[in-house]
Amino acid sequence: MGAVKKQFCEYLAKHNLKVTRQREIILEAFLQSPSHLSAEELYLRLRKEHPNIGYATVYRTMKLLAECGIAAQRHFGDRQTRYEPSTSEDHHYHLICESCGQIVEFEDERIEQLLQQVASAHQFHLNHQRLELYGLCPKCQTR
Amino acid sequence: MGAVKKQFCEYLAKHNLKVTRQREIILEAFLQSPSHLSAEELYLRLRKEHPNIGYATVYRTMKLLAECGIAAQRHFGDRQTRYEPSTSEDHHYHLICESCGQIVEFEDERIEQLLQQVASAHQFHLNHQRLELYGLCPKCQTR
DNA sequence: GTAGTTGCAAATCATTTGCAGTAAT
DNA sequence: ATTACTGCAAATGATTTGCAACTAC
Repeated sequence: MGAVKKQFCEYLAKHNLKVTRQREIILEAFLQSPSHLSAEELYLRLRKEHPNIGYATVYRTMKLLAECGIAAQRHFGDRQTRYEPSTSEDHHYHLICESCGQIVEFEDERIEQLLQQVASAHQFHLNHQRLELYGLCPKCQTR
Repeated sequence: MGAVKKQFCEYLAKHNLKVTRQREIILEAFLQSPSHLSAEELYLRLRKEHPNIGYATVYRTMKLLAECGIAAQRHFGDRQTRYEPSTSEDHHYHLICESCGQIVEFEDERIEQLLQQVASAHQFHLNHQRLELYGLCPKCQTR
C-alpha cells in the first residue's frame, strides 16, 4: 500500500471513519490525474470506469483528502475549487496564462522569506498564503 | 462633482450607458463604506436609506464600477466577491486574520520586484497578481 | 449489529438573467 | 421617442445536505 494511501487510512481510522471502496477509487484517480482538477472534472473522469460513483461522494471525498493534508484546495480565476497533491512542506506558487489556461508552478525561497518577514512585521502568525501571477505565457504573447 | 464620480459618468457616456439615480447612490455608498464589502453587504447598508433599490442593481452596478476601474474585485476565504476602491497604480496586498476576519493591507516594493522577476524568468507577461497571507492577528494569538 | 456511507434528488448560496414597466437621453 | 435601466422573480452553477438503503467495522 502506497504511503499516501496509508496516510489516508490512518486519518480515517483516527476519526472513526471507514475505508470504503469509493474512497479508495477516488484517491487512486486523484493521484493518477493531472494536477489542478476540480471535483467535477474528477467525477467525469471517474464515471467512465465507475459510472455508479455519485457526484456528492466525489465532493465529500475531496474534502476529506483536503482535511487530511493529501490534497490542497486552489481557487484560480474560474468559479470551481481545484485540487492538487499537497506534498507537506513544499511551498510553491502558480503562474497562470489568462489566454490558454496553462498553469506553471514555481518556488522561490526569497519570496517565502519576504512573506514571513511581512507577517512578522505586522505581528501576524502566518498560517498559509496564496500567491498567483496572472498573465500571458510565451506562446500566447506571440499570437 | 468628485473626481471619481466624474470618471464614472465619463465611462458611462463613452459606453452609451445612462447616469441613473441608483448608480449615483450606489457609487456614493461604496465610496463611503469600509473597504472589502461584498455586493450583498452593500445592498443591506443601502436598504436602510433606499429600500427600493434592488439586489440585482447593486450587483450590476458593482460590476460596472469594477469594469471602469473604480472598484477592484477581491476573493478572500469566503465565497463572496468583495470590492475595494481601486487607486489605479497602487499595488497592495492583504493580511487576513482567520479567526476574527480582520484585513490589513500592506505594500512591499521588494515583493513586487521579485514577482516581476519570476514572471520574466518564465517568459510570462505579467498582467496582475494575487497575494494574500492568512494567519492570526496579534489579538487572536493571545486568546 | 451499529454507526458511518452512499447515491439520488432536493436544497443552498452567491450571482445572473428574462421580462414588463420605468426613466434618462 | 428611443434606448437603456430597474425591480422582481425565476434561472444558473458550484457545492452541500437529507434521507432511505447499504456496507465496513
